[in-house]
Amino acid sequence: MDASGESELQPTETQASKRRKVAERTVVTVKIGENGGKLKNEGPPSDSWSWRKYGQKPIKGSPYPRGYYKCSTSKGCSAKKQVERCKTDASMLIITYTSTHNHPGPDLHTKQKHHQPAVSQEEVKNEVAIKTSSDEDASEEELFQYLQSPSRLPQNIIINQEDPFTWNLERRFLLDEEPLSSCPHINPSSTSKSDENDFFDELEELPICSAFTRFMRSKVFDEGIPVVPS
DNA sequence: CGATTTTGACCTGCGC
DNA sequence: GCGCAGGTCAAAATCG
Repeated sequence: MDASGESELQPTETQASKRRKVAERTVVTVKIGENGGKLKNEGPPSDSWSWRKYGQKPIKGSPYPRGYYKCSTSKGCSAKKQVERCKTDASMLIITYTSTHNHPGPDLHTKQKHHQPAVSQEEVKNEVAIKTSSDEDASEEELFQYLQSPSRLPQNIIINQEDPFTWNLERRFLLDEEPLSSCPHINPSSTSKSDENDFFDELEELPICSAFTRFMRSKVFDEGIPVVPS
């Protein structure tokens, strides 16, 4: 109840009335290595926030269900995220962040002492793609907040910002020893991967924004993310 | 005992 | 207008 106290304040937007469009969305694709099994199958790569699962639904066209999580770090936080697995790649986790946290993160600026919780070390072979989209305009500030969620940016990171007016960003951090061929969306020529991955398809066509890139880069590096050069 | 997860039902938006 | 699919809520169950 209290969790959705907003509904009382905004009767017009009760329950599922949250339009299926609009609202900023940050899509983070996480590739779990073959060790994916180590993580709970649908267990989202734990970020610094606390999430409480409030629902799960099977998705049409995908053999895997989608989990719905709300931020439990703060009671009034409306941040949500959806976790699902790529229909073509069970090892790919697609996390969609909705809304932003309206409270400081648990480890905000505090450089994480252990930038690598045991979990991260386990799933070393990760690849993350972040695609943000917002009806307004995702400023760096917003993105900064987004970054707080997928805090433990693993090895490979792909950040894309999807803008309603101009598709602009694509950012790639390939710091892992994995060959590009391991990235279906980067190298769709991997035969069967060229299925109906419209999602990945989008990623391919996204132009690169160097400014954003730099921001991200400095951000990531500054955070002390273990960017093992090799 | 409290917090979180699970699961089914309900509601809304969208396409036909 | 109807049906489908997605998203959220709430009660019960489970776990720490």
